[in-house]
Amino acid sequence: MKRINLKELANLLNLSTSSVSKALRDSHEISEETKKKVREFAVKHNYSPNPYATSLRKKKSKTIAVILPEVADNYFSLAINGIQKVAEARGYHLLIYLSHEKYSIEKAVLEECSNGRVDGVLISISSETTDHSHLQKLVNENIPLVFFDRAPEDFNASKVITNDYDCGYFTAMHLIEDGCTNPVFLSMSSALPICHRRAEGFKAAVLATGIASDPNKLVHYCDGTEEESMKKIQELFESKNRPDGVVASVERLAIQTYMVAQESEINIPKEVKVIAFSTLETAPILNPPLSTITQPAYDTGTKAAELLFQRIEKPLQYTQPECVVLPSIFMERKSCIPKSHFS
Amino acid sequence: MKRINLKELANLLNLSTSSVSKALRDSHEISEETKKKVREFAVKHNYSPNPYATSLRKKKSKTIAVILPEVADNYFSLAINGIQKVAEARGYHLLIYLSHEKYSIEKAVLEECSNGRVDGVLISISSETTDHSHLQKLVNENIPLVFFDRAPEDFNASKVITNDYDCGYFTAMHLIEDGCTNPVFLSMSSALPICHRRAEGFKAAVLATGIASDPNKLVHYCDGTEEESMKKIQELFESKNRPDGVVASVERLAIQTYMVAQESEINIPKEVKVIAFSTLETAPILNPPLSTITQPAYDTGTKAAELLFQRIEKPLQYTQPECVVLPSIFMERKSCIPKSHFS
DNA sequence: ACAAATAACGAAATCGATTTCTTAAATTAT
DNA sequence: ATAATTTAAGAAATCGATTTCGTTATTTGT
Repeated sequence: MKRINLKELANLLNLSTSSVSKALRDSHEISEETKKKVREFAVKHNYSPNPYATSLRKKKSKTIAVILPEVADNYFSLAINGIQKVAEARGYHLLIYLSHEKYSIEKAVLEECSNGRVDGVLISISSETTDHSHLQKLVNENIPLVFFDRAPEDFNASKVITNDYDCGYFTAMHLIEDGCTNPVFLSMSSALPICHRRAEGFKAAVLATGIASDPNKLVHYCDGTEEESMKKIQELFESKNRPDGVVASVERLAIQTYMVAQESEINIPKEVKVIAFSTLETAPILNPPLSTITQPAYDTGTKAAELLFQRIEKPLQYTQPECVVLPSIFMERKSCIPKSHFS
Repeated sequence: MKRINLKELANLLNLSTSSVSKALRDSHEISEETKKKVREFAVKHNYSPNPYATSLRKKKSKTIAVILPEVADNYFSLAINGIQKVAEARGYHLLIYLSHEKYSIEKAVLEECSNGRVDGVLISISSETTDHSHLQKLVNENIPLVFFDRAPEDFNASKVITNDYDCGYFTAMHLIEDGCTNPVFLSMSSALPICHRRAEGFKAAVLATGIASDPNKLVHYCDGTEEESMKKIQELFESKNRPDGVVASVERLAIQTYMVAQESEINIPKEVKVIAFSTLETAPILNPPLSTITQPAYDTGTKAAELLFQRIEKPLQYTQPECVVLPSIFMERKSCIPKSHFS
């Protein structure tokens, strides 16, 4: 069975391609009678227009690109769900690209996005990204671009983020109120704005309470491979002044902290209290249940997609970049209960 | 800054579009000197061909569709990673569609795939899918199709699956050896072949040992919403002959089993032992650590993608459907240790 | 009743590339 | 020195739709 195209359809109907095309798009130039005939015939022959021919002519692809650092993180899975929902409702297609946290890949992918393949781009930048020229290039070519979650600090484009600084501040305060005197923050990258903002909030809180022995040792960077990162946490836990509170800036670091604690038989929360920025579904059934700053992943996805589609479909109406801040929520669980509550 | 196209490039170079096109594709019809000039000029002006014009002409989109039931499940995230790696290496683009476990959506998406938008399709079918006409339609239109993980039983196409029956058998045997006398299997759908095969293996093992009081109560179906499913597990745990062993056929059911047990203060593994088909990263740090049948998600993704690309790029060479079975591996953890091992 | 307007359709241009078919000049062969 | 071949390039067709611009009939207006 071969697919039928417009020309063949027109021949079989003894009409011109233009008339058939117009009939299918319900043009007033075609009589109701003819339209009906054409529509029925098209359905019968299972006709559907070639999307690339249409894209070429209309200069619209009805496709957007979603560029993520990775897809294994629960946060991004949930965000994709949100994006997909909005895209599907509007009849858009989703191209997914993974940067694997590499600037070079991110750059190459963005090049691919500026040749008309997509009508817009949703992106969460890689942890390596500090230079923004590749992003600026896209903006210069007038392709709508919206950041979600991970957005550059100093780039003038729409974004949907969460209240990172405040949450960072909150986590430190909470740990300190629970009795921690030596809390640390595990960051995955000094370059990554979200980690940076969370860390800044954290530091501000610790410094405000005046309990910090060495302000330069409040934030630890676990970049590198998974193994390197595990090792770093291990060393931290074996060091002389072992922290009694840990804030994990991303899901992966929370898991690794638990793994190390389990291996080294360090009790959470008795010896170390833990709070993680994470959307882990299994947080309540971990050992012990993990306190989380839960980011609104799904809503961030839908909101970012909505911003993007506004800019794609009404570019003249929405010219100014918009920054939406969706608050994260704290879910207190046993990994950070105060000492007085131990049973 | 406007994007430049072939025609403009040709005008600026005082050449014809055909010559420029040939030059860029390194045709022998063009002199080395001209080629060099064209290439340099193209780079300088940041030229890259419009993909849809190329697709239209070449009748190749360099794009494949990946159709998944959902993306929140860790298994699918890992599979996407594998698929993406292979696709990227070959210069293919990835369109992602979610069926949300609905047959109607799956069908609509497949319609979209048969109009030339994609060169091939990778699919894991929805739990509702029993009819295969929508799949057959695609095959009839000569679009390569490869199943991964969730494949229909009786459909003649390539697929990459795992040894579900054997693993189902194994889980039952293991629970029984650990002292369970009333193990049950939680299936998410009677229609879903992977669940069915896993359940069949499970049943066969239980029946072989002759411990089953009622062979019809070995498999419980947790379809429906998350709430309904939770309720069903809850009822099961509150029932007169509460199971002392549970096999969760998918990740979600494992999480729900843990949630219910935690709420009802039922001790795992003392009162109920649990084994789950799952690729949960957090399995080792759950309370208690969860024994899993871990499917080779990433490898399934890469293998399925490779099969698909073979069929896309060498359709004459690969005509017969191929079925690849990648074994899952059992990771024993505390959720199913025998009674004698309790400390 | 005759000009103006409308209805219904077709021819041809267009989107941006690729590819086949020509053509003119340069080179080789005899 | 003339025919045959090769080289390097351009003209035009093509992919499959959409859209602009014409072109007939037919209807409406006065």
